[in-house]
Formats: sequence, structure tokens, C-alpha cells
Amino acid sequence: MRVRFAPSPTGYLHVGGARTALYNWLLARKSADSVFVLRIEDTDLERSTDEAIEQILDSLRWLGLGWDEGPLRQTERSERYAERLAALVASGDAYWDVATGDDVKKAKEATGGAGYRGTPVAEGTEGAALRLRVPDEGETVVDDVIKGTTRFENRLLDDFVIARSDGSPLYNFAVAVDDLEMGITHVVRGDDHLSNTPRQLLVLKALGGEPPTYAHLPLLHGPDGKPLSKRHGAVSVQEFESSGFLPEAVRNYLALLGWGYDATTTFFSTAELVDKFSLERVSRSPAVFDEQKLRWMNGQYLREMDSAELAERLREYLRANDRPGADDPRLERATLAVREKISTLDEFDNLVGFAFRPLELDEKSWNKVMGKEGAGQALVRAREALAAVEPFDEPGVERALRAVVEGLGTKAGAVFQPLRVAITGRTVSAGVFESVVLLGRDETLTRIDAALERLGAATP
RNA sequence: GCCGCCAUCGUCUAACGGUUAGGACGCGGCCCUUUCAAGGCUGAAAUCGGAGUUCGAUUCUCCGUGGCGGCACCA
Repeated sequence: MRVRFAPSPTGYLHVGGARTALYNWLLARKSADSVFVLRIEDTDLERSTDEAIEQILDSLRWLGLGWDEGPLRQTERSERYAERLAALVASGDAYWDVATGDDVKKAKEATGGAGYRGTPVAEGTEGAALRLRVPDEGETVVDDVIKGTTRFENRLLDDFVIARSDGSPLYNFAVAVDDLEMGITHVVRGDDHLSNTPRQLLVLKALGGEPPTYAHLPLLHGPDGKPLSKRHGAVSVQEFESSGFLPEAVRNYLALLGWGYDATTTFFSTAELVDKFSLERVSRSPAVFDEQKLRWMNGQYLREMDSAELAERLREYLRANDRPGADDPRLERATLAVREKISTLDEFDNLVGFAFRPLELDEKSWNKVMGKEGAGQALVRAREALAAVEPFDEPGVERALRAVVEGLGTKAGAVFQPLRVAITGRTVSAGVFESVVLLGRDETLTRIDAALERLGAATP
């Protein structure tokens, strides 16, 4: 089995493309002798820069979807196309024609929608493009694993252009040639190509090649029901990465967008996906990308992970995104403090970032908590307790602080919230005991003192 | 305009022609609770419409409606 994935070199792999890549990859990984081929559709020279291609490759690598062959660029194969083009002219399957798009449109209007048939002119005629001769009778049948059989009447199909006046090949011709010459057996791609397929089939037939197995995936839509696209809400793989999603969670989520194994299974390891995935079970209708569900699933993966490994992932993530804490010896402790709370690696910083950088006081949080009756006294007592507690670990700190609460006869929050704001600067953070221990005794006392000072100045 | 694809809770999906139409996210309620989460229990929520086939239709057929795609010397 030879499976190919053919991204456009836009420098941007979005969710839809990522899912298509994943399905291709899963299919290719099912048997040991299968080959996953990467073919770049870069006939459009404007955007197919090396940099744009490299970004696509990076996204595939991050997703863990390695390829066996390629990336092959269309632009590198011009002599192959020229040869095939010449063969089609020689056999009479293609001919030069001077008609423009407008001419074709007019001709179709005149015939009531029948396919355009051109008039051959000599090669080299000014403005002549090469068209494929489509049979007048019969039909071109697309057999699709997902969509079933679709029939296209040949008489309604235009003799379409396969090469420009300058001899450069067009997409529908180039893919067909590549699929044939690369021995591709499975083409899994977006639904939007279904109407192109008869054209590729016609080229293949003229070339004397056997068609591959086709599978056309329904497109992914946004929350508004419109197809996802670069300019319309599509999240890129790079954004998944920088937002702190795990590739394995993204793979699991993407696999489920348009495919289901049974009535209840939601979590699939990648090995299970490879084993259980099949094109036959892919849904025929479009799916809507739901980031909330991805977040939920990512959180599940995070919590499932061994804490040493999670710490390692966090370290890499913090480094890559210039967040403090990556090289701090307290990283593992901080990981333990957040692992039940975060759903993306990105959220680590919100909950424990305070321990790795100077205090940043959020005024709103301060006003909300420190204005309350007894906040100052609670802080004074907490300070005394924390200055004396031994050992300075979570159980010890908890005992000491709960004793303060009891001594004051208040609710736990009346002590914990002022303390939280004093040491983290905000009302939202990891648990207070964990936060205190993470900060360390000295820094905790220093920050409480600073808060008390500020409080004193505010309340004469 | 022509050709084509698609249609189950808000969303992702499950259901050899026979199920109280199942699960998950999200949402509501309750519990837990030092904030935020997480977790536990629990509730509401769907077969686009109309014909036909059949003892019986979410499932098969046709029509309609709606959504989407293609109809480039783009990919």
C-alpha cells in the first residue's frame, strides 16, 4: 500500500489538513510494508517557498506524523510532465486549442450545458493551451470508499486544460501523473476534490494507468457551519503547539472528528488508532471543530501522564515559549501543584508562574480581598504561623494555617484568600499550601510583609 | 445556471429494518471545596419535511427543503 498526503505549500497546516494527514498516516501505518508519501502541490510558484514548505513539515513532525518518502515537489518534475504531455498529443488524447475561459462559457450556454469540445490547432499557435479530449459517450465513475459510487456523464464534462500555453502542467494533470508514476494506491483527501476526480481519472485512463482507491473526507466546518479555511477560523497546528496541547491528544481528538469506532470508546492510544482506524467507518457528513472538547481531552491526557514526564513536557514548553520556571529546581513540585487543574500546558503559568518571577500584583484581586474586614489580622497571624512552622512542607503548612483559621474563628477563605493575594498577587492560583511551600519560607514572609505594609498605608 | 456531495441531541458520534434512539463535550442541579480547576452523582437535550416499500423505517427508494463543493491557462 502506498498512501500519499499532498498539502498545499501555504506555510500553514490547519485542522482540516492535519486531520487528512492523520488519516493518511494511520492508513499507511496499518501494515509494515506500506509507504507514506509526502507530495507537495506547488505548481503555484508564488507561495511555494522553501520556508512555507518547511513550516508544513514542522507541523507534521510535531504531530508525530513522519513520512517515508518525499517531500516530492511538483516543480521538480517538469521533464516528466513534458514527456507525458507529448505522449498524449501523439496519441490524440490531447490537443492544442485557443479557446479562453469566456469562449468555453459561451459555448456551453449555446449547447445548454453540454461539455465543451475544442478545435485542434497546430502546436505553437499563439495563445493555445493543451486540452484533454474527453469521450462524448459513457460515464466516468468514481468509486469512493467513503462516498460510494458517483457517476459523471462524459458528455457533460469539458475538454479541460491540462497545460498552459507555455507548456506548464496544471494540477489535475500533474497529480494524476504523479499518482501513476509513484505507484500510489490510496488517495485520501478533502471532499472538495470529489468533482475533480473524474478529470484525474480521465487523465489516468489516457495515460494507461490504473486508478488508485479514493477516499474523500467531508470538510471540517466552523461553529457557524461554514467550511473552515485559513481566513475563516481554522486553527493551525502551530497554534495547537503554542497553546500547550499535546500531540497525542490532538491526534486522538482529530481522529474522532469524522470517525467513530463504536458506541462508547473515546480514548485511543495512537497504536489503537492505527489498529482500529478504517476508512469505511469515516462519516460522510461534515464535522464541526470543537475546541472545548479538545481542551477537555487534552486535560485528560495531562492527568493520565506520569508526573515526571509531565514535568519534562512542561520544561520543554516553558523553554520554547519563554516562560519562567523551566530551569528551576522547583519545577517538579510546581507540576504536582497544577496537574489536577490544567487542561493545557499554557495554564501552568497562570497557576504557579508567580513563584518564578517577581510579584505582580493584580489591583482587582487586591481590592476584592484585602478590603475585607480582618484581612490584615489574618495576614499577621498567618505570617507568625509560617515563620515558626516546622517542617516547612505541605502538611506542616496546612496544620499551621488551619490552626490560624481556628484561632480566629473564621472561615478558611478569610485567611487563605488574603494570603493567596499577598504571595501570588491574584485570587486565582494553585492551592495555598502548595503555593506557600513552592515559594519557600523566606520569599513567602517577604511578600506577606510587603502586603502588610501596603495594607497599613491604605488603612490609617 | 449546470453537475455533484451531505442531513441523528447545541457539538462530535453509536445504533444486521425491531433499542425506553446509546456514549462523549458543552449546559443545568446537587455533593466535595481555600480560589480556580478536577472529581462524584444527577437532569434537560436529536432521527429536516412529505410520500413510497415493509407486519415494522433513524436505517431502503423517490420528491422536496436546507447546507456545502466543483464547473480556471488555481491547487
